[in-house]
Amino acid sequence: MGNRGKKLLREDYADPRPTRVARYFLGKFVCVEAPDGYAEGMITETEAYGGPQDAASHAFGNRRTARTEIMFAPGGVAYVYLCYGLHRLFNIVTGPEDIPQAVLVRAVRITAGQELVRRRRRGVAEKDWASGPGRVCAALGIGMNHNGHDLSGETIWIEDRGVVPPNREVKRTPRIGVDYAGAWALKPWRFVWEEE
DNA sequence: CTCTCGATTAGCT
DNA sequence: GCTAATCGAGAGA
Repeated sequence: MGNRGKKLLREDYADPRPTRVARYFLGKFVCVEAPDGYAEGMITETEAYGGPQDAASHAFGNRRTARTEIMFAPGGVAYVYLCYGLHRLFNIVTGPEDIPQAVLVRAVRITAGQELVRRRRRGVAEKDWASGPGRVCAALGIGMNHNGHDLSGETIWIEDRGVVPPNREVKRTPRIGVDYAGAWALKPWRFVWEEE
């Protein structure tokens, strides 16, 4: 399944500018081969988290702990963590080694594996299947087992199929749920593709 | 060890 | 609009 486009490789994750990569991932496809089947979705919303100065980032001030360590890896691996004790959130680690940087995938549109996702998201309207960072993981079957996983492997990967959202359809807003970050919470580091 | 709180969601008022 | 759910990371003693 999948592989209908170009699988992103290490160099595609290397951009050291957080907002540039966050914008870049809009229109890319997250593909997941899970024990219960294959599903994929096109990314429609992202947030940038980057650099030791970013007070909203888990790695603020170069804080290296068991959880944040993966953010210091070279771009191209998954950072998955448990939020509010309930929800898993999927990030794409980006940039060079030792500079903690990641892009949070906040929403995708399911483009394959609809029957599987319908089962995983039983009772949920299709438009809400993956509209939110916790929902993305629920729909695509992303779990803590994917944390630290190489994104150019055969389990979870990202494809470029030539979809590039036009600038006029991409909105920038402050990031969600980071009020604790003071002035950094105001930076327009969230990217939303609103297709017309 | 204890305590606090979170890059959210679903369900209810 | 409000809030319970649910638990581990991180900080401090």
